[in-house]
Amino acid sequence: MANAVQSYHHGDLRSALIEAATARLSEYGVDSLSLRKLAEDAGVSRTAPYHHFKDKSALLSAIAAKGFSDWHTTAKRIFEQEDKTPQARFREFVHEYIGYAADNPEMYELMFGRTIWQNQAATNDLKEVAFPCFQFQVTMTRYWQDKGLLPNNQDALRLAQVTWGTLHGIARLLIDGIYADSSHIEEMCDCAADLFMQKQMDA
Amino acid sequence: MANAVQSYHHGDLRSALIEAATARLSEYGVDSLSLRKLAEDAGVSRTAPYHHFKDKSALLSAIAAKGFSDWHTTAKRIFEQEDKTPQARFREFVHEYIGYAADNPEMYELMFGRTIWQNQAATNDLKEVAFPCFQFQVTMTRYWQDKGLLPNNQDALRLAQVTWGTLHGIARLLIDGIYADSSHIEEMCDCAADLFMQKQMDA
DNA sequence: AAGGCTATGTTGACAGTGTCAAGATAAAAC
DNA sequence: GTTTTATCTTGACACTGTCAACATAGCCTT
Repeated sequence: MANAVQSYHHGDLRSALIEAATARLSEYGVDSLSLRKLAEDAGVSRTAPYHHFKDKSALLSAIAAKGFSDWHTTAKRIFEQEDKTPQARFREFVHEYIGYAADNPEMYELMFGRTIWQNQAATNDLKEVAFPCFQFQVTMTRYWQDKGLLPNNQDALRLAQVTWGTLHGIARLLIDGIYADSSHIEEMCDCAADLFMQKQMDA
Repeated sequence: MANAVQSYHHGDLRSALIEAATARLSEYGVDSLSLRKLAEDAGVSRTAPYHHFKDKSALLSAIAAKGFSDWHTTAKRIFEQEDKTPQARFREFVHEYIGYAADNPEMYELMFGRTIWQNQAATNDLKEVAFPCFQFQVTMTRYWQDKGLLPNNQDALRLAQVTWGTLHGIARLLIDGIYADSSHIEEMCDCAADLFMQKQMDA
């Protein structure tokens, strides 16, 4: 079947590579992703991918972009639940964020790892998807400040960096297995949420 | 000179390797660390390091262990300043933590990165140094809870994980250049410190 | 002091990697 | 129908970690 369809030109190698990479990513991890294996998965030669991606980093960026897009959608869905109180949504957001990271450790590692961000290696395509995702964090933070959930005496950007940093840090400690056990995820999330909202809770 | 001293047996290859690795680490980053280059730096053949380290990961673990040891010392020094208020010490700790990460990004990346922690790759030697360092974070947290600086209604371990997670997350966002600029380090630190101590400040 | 043990060093080899250069093929454009 | 262009191919290079087999030299025991 695969051979029947396959001619000299693959047809949609770009998509095939991303698909193969995503599959390999979640199963074997970002470190064991090799262009050569991916090319083999897609049934092409080792260097064929270079006609679709500048280098390995560009391919990884493309996958990460998909991840950011997906997460942005999820975040918006949680944030825009009109039927729930801001407080409930905030708490849900915290749990969902850590949950996403814990459920997709390799994807999270890729999205927020140094592999694609260091040395200004990030593609423009990636930035165009990731930055709005970051920006949304600020939007939510400002909203929660307005609703009196988060301290109002802090700059929204700064506060967003800190709250997000907290989630990011917990996620990474969990993923890397440092000093945090996955069996305590829920408790850690609640602790973090309580900490942020501490003044506002017992008014 | 180097040749004069050098005989068939190096003398202290283990130390020489760690020294060379530490130097290369801070200059070129953890990703460009290769056993072969380190061996060349030390003036021995490619496989000589294997008589002192089981594999590359073990060498990296040894370097990281030194980093943990150093940081633990610094943390204790800050924490045990009797002449300063607990609040001042807490704030100083936050700034120093982020400062250490920002000043030694590659070392921080190595110490807390997945390279040496994933797949239970961590050496026993590393664990023996790192775990007390983690544990000290809990000790400090409990102290600050007792002094009324941090919320007392939270489990000390959980709270330590969250506060440390915050510092860790901010550090990583900074190091990886994601959504945080190094010019805002001080403001972010203050924002984080304020957030943790918010209820206690305006009593 | 002689001989053997062991720690430490060596070269050779292998499988794997990303990436460039040069040539082959087919589809699209003129 | 011819030429351009996108795509795919093989060949090659430099680099990596790691294993096996062998060499050296310092230490320990007799």
